[in-house]
Parts: sequence; structure tokens; C-alpha cells
Amino acid sequence: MNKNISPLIPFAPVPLYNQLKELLRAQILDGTYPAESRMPSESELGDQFQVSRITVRQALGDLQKEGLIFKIHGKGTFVAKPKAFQNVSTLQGLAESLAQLGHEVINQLLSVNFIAADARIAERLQLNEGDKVAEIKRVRLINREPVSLEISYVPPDIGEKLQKADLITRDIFLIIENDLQLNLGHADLAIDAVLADSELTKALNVEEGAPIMRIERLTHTATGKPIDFEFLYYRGDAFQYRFRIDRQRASSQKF
Amino acid sequence: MNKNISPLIPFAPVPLYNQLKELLRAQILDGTYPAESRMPSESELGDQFQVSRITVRQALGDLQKEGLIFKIHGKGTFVAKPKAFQNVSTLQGLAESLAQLGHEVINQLLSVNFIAADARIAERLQLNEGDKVAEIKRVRLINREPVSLEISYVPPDIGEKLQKADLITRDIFLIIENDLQLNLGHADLAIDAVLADSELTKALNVEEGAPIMRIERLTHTATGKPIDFEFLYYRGDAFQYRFRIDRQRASSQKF
DNA sequence: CGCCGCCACTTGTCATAACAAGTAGTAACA
DNA sequence: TGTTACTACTTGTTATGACAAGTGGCGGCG
Repeated sequence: MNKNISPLIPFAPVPLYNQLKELLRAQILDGTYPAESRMPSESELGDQFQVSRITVRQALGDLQKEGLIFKIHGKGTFVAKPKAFQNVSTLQGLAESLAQLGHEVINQLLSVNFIAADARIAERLQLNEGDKVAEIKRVRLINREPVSLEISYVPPDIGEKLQKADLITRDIFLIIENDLQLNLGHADLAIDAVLADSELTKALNVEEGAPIMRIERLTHTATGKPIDFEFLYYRGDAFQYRFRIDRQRASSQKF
Repeated sequence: MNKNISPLIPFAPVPLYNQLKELLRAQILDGTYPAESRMPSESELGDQFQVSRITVRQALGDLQKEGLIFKIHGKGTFVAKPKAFQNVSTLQGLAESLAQLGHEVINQLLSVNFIAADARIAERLQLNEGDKVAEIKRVRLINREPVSLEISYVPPDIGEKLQKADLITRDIFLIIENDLQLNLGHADLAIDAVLADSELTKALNVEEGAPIMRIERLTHTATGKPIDFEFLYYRGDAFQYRFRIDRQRASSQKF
């Protein structure tokens, strides 16, 4: 019954927080801490492994970056569900194709405003015209060059929580699924091409009238409730390549 | 001449480290700290803005995550070059298409070994057979499911530095370009299909004989020196889609 | 001249401590 | 009964301090 003896070795070549991180990762994967369950508090973990809270936070922070756990201020630390969002991936794929190895991808938060929903937004989110919605504007930078402007409309309660989350480095869907405890279901998309207006010229650093690809995306929860209505504007000249999606052939083909 | 008055406001609704992060980001972008230059040390920044080193490190850590700066242990903190790696992106693109919004992508470090180069590795890296090379094995997990095994061979000096870097959360090309100060040039690739052997079955959690797509990639520095020879093994069933790359057409096309 | 060791400086790790802020349950009060 | 206020818990932020470890320069010694 020596389970309480700390397996963490001080002064080892591996930092304490790394040892703790791997230990906790193993415990999460082997079911010691099941999905959705609350983990011990930071202080408890510190007592248990005889390390300071700073060390615990460093380990937990890394695990959160990996998506294995998530935290809620004032409540605790929880194990994330292994499931992830499946549906829009292939559509987003065509936008993200440039964001590959070696490219830095940064999200820049332009604004978060609470406005009255116009007819179209209200209809999509199943609200009444004039109801308050949160409008989040973000610019995605690849190689420090703006490539897309993303304008999202979400119900005000969701908007407030998103506002407090880390919209710059964390993925918006991860935040919705984990921190907000909502399961995402499907998304409807429409794609067309437009010309850059004044807002787009400023945000994307293109000339007025430049070709812009617009993606309209309405994301639903697993229960079918629309939760996130967005417009994604991509610079046309950021797409040097177009992809055609073919159903899988056997294998072996050269370029 | 009030430039030395700290613009950071304690007790503001925005945390100090966030204010500092944005301030430094602005200074980097406006050229106060040019690319490649060394920034003030953490202690100096702390003195300058009257905050503790922990706060400075939190701000710098976030900026490093964004790829704006990089640190070298014992030397200092440096501004990253805006430039990024261009060439292999489209090739990698076909592998990463699943790793889109809402999918958690984790790199798991299996092993780092220093071994004697066999004939093929030696030839590719322009070494002599039997010379020591570093072998790095990583598994890429998407949605907590293993999808690819990546085996990289690099010269031993590079390998040692990579070993000390954060291979789990940071991109290997970013580390090579920034921390190691090497400019990447082009990459040669070959793609074929193989059957899973015992190592692959274990690493990728597939059955023996399952179809595996293999990508052989030799990455060169800007000066043409081969620096990274890798085998990327992707689960065949992880590729529901195949892409064909076409040169850009004007715009506007439907799916 | 070349090598080695010391020293100053840097980032990395870790402890202790305090208070802010969010959450939730409970007790007191109207 | 309902609402408010308090309290105990959590994570978030920040300070101070210390030592480890990596880098590079400088000086001394062979």
C-alpha cells in the first residue's frame, strides 16, 4: 500500500512538471480520471506529489494545451472527452491548406460586440430579429500575413464565455465543446466569391475590389440547435492551389 | 520624453502579462525590436515595466507559442523572422487535411536514439555509412487516435538540440529555423504505399498487413545541405479523401 | 599560442506566499 | 418563502527569492 509515495524524483534530468504531466496523462488514459470527471484541485495535487502549485499548474497547463483537460475558473479541472468535431473538417481543409508545417498561424481578435440580430442572423440562429447576439471578429494570419477574416455570431451567453476564453491561441470549437460543455453536431456551408469591401480591404490588406472567397457556415450542436453562424472571408490570392476531392482509390500513385 | 513611464496598469481588467504581451507584440511589429535581434533579458524587462519575472515569462511564453519570438537557453530571447517555410506545405497538406478545426493534434515522442547510419540514410544526408545520426520517432495523434508514425534522421548535433527542444507541442521546422538558426530550402519527396509491419501495427494501432501510405521526405537548408531525412507513415484508413493539386484558376467554382 | 577554468549573464525550474475572482452551497434575514 | 449575504472552495494572477544549467568572454597557466 505504497501508493501515496510520490513517484516524482527531484533533481532528475527530467523536470518535475514534466514527470507530473506524464504521470497525469497516463492516469487519464488508463481511466483513473475518466472523461468528464473533475480532477483533484491544484492544491491537492501539490500536496499529493509534494510539489508546489506552480509546478502543478505548469503540468496542467501543458495538458490543457494538448487538449487532454480543460479548466473552469472557480470550479476545477476536468478531463476532456476524447471525441472531437468531425464534420466541417474537409471544408475547412481547403482553407487551411497553407497552414502547414513551418507556417505560423495566429488568430488576432479584432472585436467582440453585443449587437441586435438582423433578419438573417436571427433566422439562422433561431432567434427573433433584434435579439442580442455576440459578434466576434477575428483575423487569421499565416506567416504574419492576413489571409482570412472570420465574423462569428453566437447567442449572447455563449459570446460572453467565449470572450473570457483564450480566443487567440485556443480553437473556438475546442472551447465550445470543453469549456462550455456543448457537443457539436453538423454544420451547413455555402461558398461563393465576392469582391472586397472597405472592411475587408483593411482587415486583409488587399485592394478594394480584390476577389474574396466567402464561406457561410452555420454550426449546430449535437441536438440540432444552431449555435454559431459565421462568415469566413478568404483572400483569393492566398489560394495558390485548388483542391479537388476524389473518393479514395486503392493506393500507389505518383505525382 | 516620458517613454520610460510604464504604460502597464495594475489592477486593470486585463492581466499585466497580457498588457505586456500586447505591448511587446506591437514593438516587434513596428520594428522597435527588429527580426533576429535580441530582446532585453527577462530581468531587464521586469525592471523596465515594474513587474516580476514570472509575469514577463508568461508574456514571453505566449509570444513564443505564437511564433513571434524564440528563446535560447543561456543566451536570451530573440525576435523570429517573419519568413516561414514554404515548400513542403502543399505536400504536407494532403496529410494534414484531417487535422482541422476541432480536431486535437498531438505529437507523441516515442524515442530519440543515436545510431549508426545505414547506406541509404548516409547517402541522403551526405554522410559516411556508420556515421552517427539521431533517429527521432514520433506518433501523431488526431482525436487521440494515432494516424501517422514519423521517423526522422538528422545529423547528431541537430538531433541533440532537437532533443532538448519541445518536440511535443512545437513544430520541428519552427525549431530548426528559429532555435537552430538554419534556413530551410526545398524538400524532395517520394510517396508510395506499403503494408504495416510489426512496428507500424503497434505504433498506429492497426492490423498487420494494413495498407500504409509512406512518404519519404528529404529536407534541405537554403544552402542546399540535406538536414532532415524522414519517413512518414500514414494510416490508409485515415485518408478518406485523396487530393489532386491543380494550379490556380481564377475563382468561383462550386463543389 | 592554446587550452582550461572562472565568472558574469542568460533562461529554466521550483518553492512560498498572497490576493483576486468565479462558483456553489448555506445560513441569515426580510 | 424568497432573496441576500456569507463562506468555503476553486482557478487566475503576481511578487519574491533561490538555485540549476547553458553560453560566452576573459584571464591565467602550461
